[in-house]
Amino acid sequence: MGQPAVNSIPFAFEDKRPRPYMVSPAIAERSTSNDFSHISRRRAASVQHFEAFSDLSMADCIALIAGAQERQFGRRHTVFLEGDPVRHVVLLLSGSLKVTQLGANGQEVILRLTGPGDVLGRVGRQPDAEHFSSAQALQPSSALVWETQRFEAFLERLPILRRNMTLLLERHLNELEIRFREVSTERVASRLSSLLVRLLGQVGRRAESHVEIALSRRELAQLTGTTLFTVSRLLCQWEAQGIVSARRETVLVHNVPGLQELSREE
Amino acid sequence: MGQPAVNSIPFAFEDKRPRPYMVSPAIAERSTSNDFSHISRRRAASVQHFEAFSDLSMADCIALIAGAQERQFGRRHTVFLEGDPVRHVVLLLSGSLKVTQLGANGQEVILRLTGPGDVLGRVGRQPDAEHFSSAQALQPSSALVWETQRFEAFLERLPILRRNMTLLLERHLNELEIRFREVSTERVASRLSSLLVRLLGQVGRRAESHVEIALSRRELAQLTGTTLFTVSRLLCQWEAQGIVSARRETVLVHNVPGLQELSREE
DNA sequence: CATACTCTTTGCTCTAGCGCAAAGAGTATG
DNA sequence: CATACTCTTTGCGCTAGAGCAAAGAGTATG
Repeated sequence: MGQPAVNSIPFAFEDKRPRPYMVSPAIAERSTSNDFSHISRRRAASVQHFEAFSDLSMADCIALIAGAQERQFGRRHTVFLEGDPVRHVVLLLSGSLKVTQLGANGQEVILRLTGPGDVLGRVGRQPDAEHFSSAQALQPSSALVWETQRFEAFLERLPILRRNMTLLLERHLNELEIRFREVSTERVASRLSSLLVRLLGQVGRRAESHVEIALSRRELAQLTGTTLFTVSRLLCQWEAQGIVSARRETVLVHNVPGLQELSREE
Repeated sequence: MGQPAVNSIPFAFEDKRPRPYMVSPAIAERSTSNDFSHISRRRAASVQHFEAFSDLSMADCIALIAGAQERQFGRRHTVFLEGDPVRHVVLLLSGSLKVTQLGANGQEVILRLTGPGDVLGRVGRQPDAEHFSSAQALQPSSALVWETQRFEAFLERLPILRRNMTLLLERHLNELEIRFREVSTERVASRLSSLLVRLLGQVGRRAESHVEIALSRRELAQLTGTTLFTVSRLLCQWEAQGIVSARRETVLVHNVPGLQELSREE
């Protein structure tokens, strides 16, 4: 697999050692040297492929990027917490995050996983809004970060950008609708196998004979609305059938048609 | 309660007798007589309060309405079906609809209920898109209907309209996120009572001493991810406690704090 | 007004899967 | 290298709630 498609998540580099959270100086604040302009143009070209930026002119992309800070998030780094005021809009460049919500009883669910090209952060009107969910890095990740206000100025100026955001939002809604239907009507085995199939293209890292999904039992449970025990039991069963291999914080998928078959059963 | 707030849904009129589905002639096609222009202006004024149209000029509202057809949907009328090509954008003026999705095993879930001011219909780019859900009228309802293409032209021309659509979409996503968390982490009693509390303001019709929620046991089950049996049993229990009254296709809520208490328990 | 619906209640059974506990397995940290 | 984690597996018991069936209650239709 060469250049990743727009919607798929490229294989993130593995780096278990948490890195220092270095924040590059805000690009916008710098003086516009020739050198910088060159870098910015290169970055714009790479970012232009993301759905959020599609149909934007190179000039607009460069302006957008110039208004952003690039940030790195180490594994497990918390990007924002439920209840925090919404101050930033985040465009993930590499890696992946989980977006979670905490229940009354302290249980956590994962609302979605985000990969490169995904955007986080409400763009509502009220400036005192709170985040309704938390976001945490699953892998070392990099992102472009705008202050909400500044990003909203771009939205006003670039209707195409707004349209792209709407389309992203629509996709998130459609995905959650499917998961809501599944958790309401299907049993755990079916939900979990469908989930794994979907995750293959989203967070799967391809190896020789299998695809690796780097999520713990607990996280898989939080994605499917069940417990880590039940996930563990199912994965062990499926491992005995040769469909997957259960590793620490990871599932190796060997037999995709087998998984799809499982999700159809009963 | 006088003029409804932008985000709240006014109590829908009750009319059990299904009306004939009369479709008024497309307003846009008519010649612009003085009389008509007056009607259009009045309608625009009433529609301007909806979130979808907020911050739009009267002139823009009138243009929008001129591009729409007004339609009436009788109770149980199917507005569109999952799998149908997306041809229209629908703005509900009065009444309410349920948006449903069918599972593999034939089970149906309700993704959301829509009230006056809500908008239905994907505004994606591909013109051959299919509906991912069905919509059916719960009560006699009226709506403004645009052809997708025509509405998209308005979206291009009126960035504020696009912003409003995005905000609506964001609210739908947030609401579904909450329901997804609930169905994943809470038990039925808690989910059902929270649901009823939320529905009070959405589809509740106020009477002397109670608020009436006109949904069947099955529909309540499809909203909470359970069975009509379990819903029935819970409502009977709560009826014995004087919190609600269980009627045919209706629940009368007498004691709202009591309901809220139920949703907190355990 | 009788018939045929659909919606609801309620009793009974049964099981998917939750929730502990305790042991095993990897992974960091001093 | 030993200690302390965290993550995972697995056994066991238990119950919330699904899934019938059958009767009751409202509502339409001829």
